[in-house]
Amino acid sequence: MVSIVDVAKAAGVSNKTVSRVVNGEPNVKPATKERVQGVIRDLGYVPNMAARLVRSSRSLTLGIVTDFISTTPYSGDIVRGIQEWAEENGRTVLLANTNGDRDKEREIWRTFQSHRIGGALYVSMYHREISPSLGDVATPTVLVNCHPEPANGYPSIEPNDYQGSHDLTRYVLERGHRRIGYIRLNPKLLGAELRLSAFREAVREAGLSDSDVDIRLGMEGPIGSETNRVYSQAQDLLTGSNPPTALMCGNDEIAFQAYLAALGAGLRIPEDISIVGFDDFQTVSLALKPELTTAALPYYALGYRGADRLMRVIEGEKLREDHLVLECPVVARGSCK
Amino acid sequence: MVSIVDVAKAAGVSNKTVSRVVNGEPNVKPATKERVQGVIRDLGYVPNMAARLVRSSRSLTLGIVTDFISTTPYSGDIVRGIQEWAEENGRTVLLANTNGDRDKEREIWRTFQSHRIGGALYVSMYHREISPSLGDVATPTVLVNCHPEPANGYPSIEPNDYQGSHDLTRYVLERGHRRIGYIRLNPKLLGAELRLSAFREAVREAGLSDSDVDIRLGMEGPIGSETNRVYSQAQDLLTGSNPPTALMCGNDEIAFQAYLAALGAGLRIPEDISIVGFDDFQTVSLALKPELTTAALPYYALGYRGADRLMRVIEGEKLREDHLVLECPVVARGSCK
DNA sequence: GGGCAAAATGACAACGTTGACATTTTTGTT
DNA sequence: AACAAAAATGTCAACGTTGTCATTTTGCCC
Repeated sequence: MVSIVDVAKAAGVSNKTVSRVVNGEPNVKPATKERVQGVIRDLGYVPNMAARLVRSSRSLTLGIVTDFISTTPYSGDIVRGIQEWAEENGRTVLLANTNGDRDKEREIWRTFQSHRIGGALYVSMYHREISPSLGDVATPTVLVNCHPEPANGYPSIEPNDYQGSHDLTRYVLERGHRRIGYIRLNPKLLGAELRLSAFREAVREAGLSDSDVDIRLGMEGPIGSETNRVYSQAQDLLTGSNPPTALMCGNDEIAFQAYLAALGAGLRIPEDISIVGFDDFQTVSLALKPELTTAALPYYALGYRGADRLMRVIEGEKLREDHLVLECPVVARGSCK
Repeated sequence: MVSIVDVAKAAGVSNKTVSRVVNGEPNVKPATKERVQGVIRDLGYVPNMAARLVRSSRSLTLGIVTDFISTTPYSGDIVRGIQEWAEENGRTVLLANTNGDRDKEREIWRTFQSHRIGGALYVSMYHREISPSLGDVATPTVLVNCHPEPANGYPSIEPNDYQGSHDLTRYVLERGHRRIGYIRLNPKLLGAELRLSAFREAVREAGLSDSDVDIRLGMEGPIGSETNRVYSQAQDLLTGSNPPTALMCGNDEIAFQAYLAALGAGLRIPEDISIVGFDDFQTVSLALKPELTTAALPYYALGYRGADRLMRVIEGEKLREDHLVLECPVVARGSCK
């Protein structure tokens, strides 16, 4: 492969002069610069990032550690946000997946360390509190879609599930609904609990009594292999003697099954029953007819801004706040009357 | 950071001896080996892959180029297959996304070249014929979920849409259906055309006449911003004077909307109408009630076996065949009577 | 005990860059 | 024309590994 030495010889200058041209350093005579650039083009020289790293210890590579990809494959959006930031900022991305395995994770951190990456984003596929297994690896790290256990000081960026659910509940209440069903996500999910808490708080603030709300558990068991009772709970809710006029779902996939239950029971959405979701998983929310009213998890922004935060950490900047929380805006579509 | 020189000094041996221990080379006295390993542990030494690459020109890094992630985010599964192979084979993965932009793609290949990666997988998010923009980059490359234009000699691995659709159609026919609707994917998709061709061939083989099949166009326009007519076409098909008894859909997302149309029309699945999809996008196929009968695209296997093929190409092995095609098995669930 | 071969270990330079500093050339001012 | 400063370019060693070959040590056989 063509090296800087080859270019220097062909251009009649020193290696250092070629390096200056490649790196855009100042004080290179324009004629020399053009001659060197011509040779680079002719010989097809591409700098060796490994050699550069060995000499300067400056890495332009970031690592992404993902835990596992759940059945709602949002990792695409978080990872895409990171990638787009990386591309805009001249960074390359190493990707590794732990599949939730601690030993694998430790191995991944070691591999990243052996690549001397500049920093890493630890991306959780669902909102939770974690403790990454960096061991004594000192890679600058930002947690995405999760936050650290109290003993750990990693900066993080996560969604505001509580605010989103609270706003969405108020949206439903403001439309006049007074009998509301709620099908909850697996309680093991932090986001699930936040969303439910916000729902409870909002209906309490609106003066609804316990008999006005009907909360059902839709998913339970170990994450990744949950028991799904959504469909049957939705059927039960909708065909009761005093059914709700609005059904709030822990996420869009739950809403999806609620739709099937409603339609199967001959109900019209939103005439007979309003249904709302959470997360704005567009594969579902836009495919449903009518389109789903929901609160949007800012996945892309979590990735993009998480990467930006990592850059600041790598550069030694003191972050204004360690834990950033991004809002989940209500997206009003046709499913809520 | 701790280097091999530090370890050598602390262990009282030469750099080369430490290198022998780290790399598991033979002819190292057991006592020496243990002493060196102890020092490595104590000092927390992690080899520098960059230095290793500079000296030996042997890379353990693979690149993944993805074009863009469509609204059915299967990239997770293809990429996961690649990642799992990489992890099992001690490889690290660089990931870059072109978003379908030729200039971005050229830049990605250059970046990969600057990292001196061993090889790359070019992953298309939908089945198609392509010509990657490697320029004169000579990186060993395998195409995944696509095949090369005739002028290009890249090995590839892709799904057998025709076989899957043919088998699925026969499955439907074998269940006695004789009036069959078909809602097709965007004709711009190679997979869409293959699936439709197979459907036509299978119904012709079964002796059905043109009046027995009703083919509708569900999606059209530029990929990524298609016009979606699935729901209305499904409604039209299902509420006609002589509706089909089975509805075949170009993919699972089309099946999803077909379900909504059927349920909205008061039809029971599969009693009143059988519905089948294609690709086994489990976010949809398992969430539908009853669960969807479909043909499964082998995304994970495309990734995993694509990576394995790349390894053989990198190692200079002559592949038995340049273009591998993986079957799409029928997955019989409850939606087809 | 000596000699020879195998095992174990070390020396050295090389890979491709770049930081630090030196040297040469050019330009401007007196 | 001379001198000083700025611009341009070059020299050299260093980063952290490993391939190649040399040297030393050990073990076995006669």
